[in-house]
Amino acid sequence: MSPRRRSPLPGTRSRILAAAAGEFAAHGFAATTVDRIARRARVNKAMIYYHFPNKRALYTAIVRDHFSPIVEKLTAIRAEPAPAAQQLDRFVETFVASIDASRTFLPLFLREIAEGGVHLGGEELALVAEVFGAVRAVIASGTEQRTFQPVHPSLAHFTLIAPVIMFRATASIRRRLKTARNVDIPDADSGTLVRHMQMVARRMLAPPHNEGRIL
Amino acid sequence: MSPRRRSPLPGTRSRILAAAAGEFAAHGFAATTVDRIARRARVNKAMIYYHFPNKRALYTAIVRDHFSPIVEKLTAIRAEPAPAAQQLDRFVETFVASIDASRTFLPLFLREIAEGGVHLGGEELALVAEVFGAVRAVIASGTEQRTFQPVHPSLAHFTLIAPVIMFRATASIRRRLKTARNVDIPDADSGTLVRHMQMVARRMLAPPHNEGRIL
DNA sequence: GTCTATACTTCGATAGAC
DNA sequence: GTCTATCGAAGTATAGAC
Repeated sequence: MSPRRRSPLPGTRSRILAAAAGEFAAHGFAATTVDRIARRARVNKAMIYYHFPNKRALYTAIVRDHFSPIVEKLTAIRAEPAPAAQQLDRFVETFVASIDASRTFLPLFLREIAEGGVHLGGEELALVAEVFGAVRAVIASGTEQRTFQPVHPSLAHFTLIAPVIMFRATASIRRRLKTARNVDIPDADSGTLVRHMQMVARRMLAPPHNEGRIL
Repeated sequence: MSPRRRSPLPGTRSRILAAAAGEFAAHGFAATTVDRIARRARVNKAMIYYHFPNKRALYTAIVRDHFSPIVEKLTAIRAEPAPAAQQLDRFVETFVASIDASRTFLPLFLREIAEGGVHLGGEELALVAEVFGAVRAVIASGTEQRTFQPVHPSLAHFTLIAPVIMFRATASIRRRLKTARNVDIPDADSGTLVRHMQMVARRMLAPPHNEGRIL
């Protein structure tokens, strides 16, 4: 059995996915063109339509690939045998690490929020919901044990994740501000960011008689 | 002097601006079409190019109109004769009120961040910088007087504003989550949101020996 | 699986009458 | 200031050879 001539190039499909993720992250769904994706992947445009039915399907495939593994890591923390406060520390740490591990996750995530999640189907929405549910459960258990004060569950959740998202998302703007207007909004490395958010979480949730003194 | 026939329709230009703001907020710069703006403003497409040189210029005009008044309100707080802690309370209150007062400001703001500020010129960048500078100064003065603990200035800043932005920006996603997946991520009214963020600010900045006990 | 060529559509922008 | 008509570029998607 001789190998077929014109055998598939190694990883054509994955090269398309990688190139498309880069383009969608950089320009958003509407402003990204299939031509640019093809050029960046060094693939013929028709190949993209061979592997994916259309631009939208390619996009949602990328969103799913980006969200699933991170949601899995995040929800797994709930099962760890640790007190609520430590689980939140781990949550913050994992969230920051996930964002910093990928150049495309955060832009895709943020754009999807800006779009009101219009490109998210039922499955993707469920992923988001899982994370919220897990964090909410951790906080609720801490509150029951009186190691946390009662807080608005949604507001507590966004207080934990939003600063990380916005801080990392504005990195390029801050850089332009520094070079173009000589305004310094200092950056922070992962460790500093994680410790800051853990401090905020601890203080936000400390019971009134013992604020910030949680372990 | 008889009035000219074919006198200008009242507020053609402002109707264009309003319609364009709605379209840009809802769809982003790239996905917004001039045809749709014209239809929404009940104006002929050519009129848009009579009043504005091109789509981009129309967009930046809207961004400036949206950002300037809010930046002004925010930076004015610094001049009020109140201790740092109260100035931050006012800052939070004003920021939430500004977001809730306009249906278009937040989407425009968030999209601009997602885009890395590519549509922002020197002037607009300077506006953003002013707000950061004002908040940073308030925090620094509180730290000098030992009513605040030392914190990373950028991280403190984003801890104050990011949760508000993300919480309000995700309202539509949360609504879809509720109806489509029956997952309840409860909303919060302005008062609750303001009080939560003021609480977070107070606790984040309280000195170690007196956490959260600041006035 | 891969490529060329192209059909079909939409969009930004302008010319020119009124 | 307002409208009709249209140009030219760019974009999604497909047909069909190999």
